[in-house]
Amino acid sequence: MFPPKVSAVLNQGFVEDRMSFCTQISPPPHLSFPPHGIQQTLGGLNMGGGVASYLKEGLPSIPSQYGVASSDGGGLGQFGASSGQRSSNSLWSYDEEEGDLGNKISSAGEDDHKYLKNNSCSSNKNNINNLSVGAIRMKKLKARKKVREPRFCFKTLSEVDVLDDGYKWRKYGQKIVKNTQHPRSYYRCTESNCQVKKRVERLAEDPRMVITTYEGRHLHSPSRDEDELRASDHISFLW
DNA sequence: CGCTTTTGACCAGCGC
DNA sequence: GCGCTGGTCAAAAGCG
Repeated sequence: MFPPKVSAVLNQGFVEDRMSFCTQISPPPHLSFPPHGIQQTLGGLNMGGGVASYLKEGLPSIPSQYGVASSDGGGLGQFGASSGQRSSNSLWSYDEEEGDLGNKISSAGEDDHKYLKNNSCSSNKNNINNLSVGAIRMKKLKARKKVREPRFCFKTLSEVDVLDDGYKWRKYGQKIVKNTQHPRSYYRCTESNCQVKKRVERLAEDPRMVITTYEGRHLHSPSRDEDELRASDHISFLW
């Protein structure tokens, strides 16, 4: 059921003093997504330094009228594709301007990752001896910092932190973010070869609101059963 | 036993 | 150049 199809009304606006820019979505009244959510806000939410930096990158590509950028698969378009219903109302993605360069760097980073994984637990240990662990790690870190996958975030009124979007996630980190009493959690898609990540945090001004930021695109279908997905479709907030 | 979560450490980027 | 902050890693612990 997630990602939903875009059929919402977009309202550009500034929301709260810490949000430098925000694109709000008013879901159709007969639909609800996420399951526990009532309100959503799409676009770049300035949640302190982290998301703010993405905003700075993404804003130039946001059309002035709606704050929504066309995207060739980035942003929500990716999710529409993954659910078999690619939306024409793709939301803006942060990183269109990086283009090929970003992709190349990204590929390099992924190769490094595979390289590390393959060598750390296989018989192919000769190669890893050629590079020190520290050097490999440095290379990996450099790569990961340059990568800017398409991202979008939304705000949800929810009591649970992790919204069920149909994909399986593994938590790989948690961080206390400055000026917030709630930690930010980092998740990675458990599907092999899928590099999608998401961050989950609560709004400092309103702890009932959950900010979810997705990064990257799924290369697979949601892990939930098709039947279950179909069953949940009618209660989903479709995009 | 395998998978997931927790958590401290590490590093790069950024602002001053 | 230095300090701060966000993002990630990886070992240990927890859980089913």
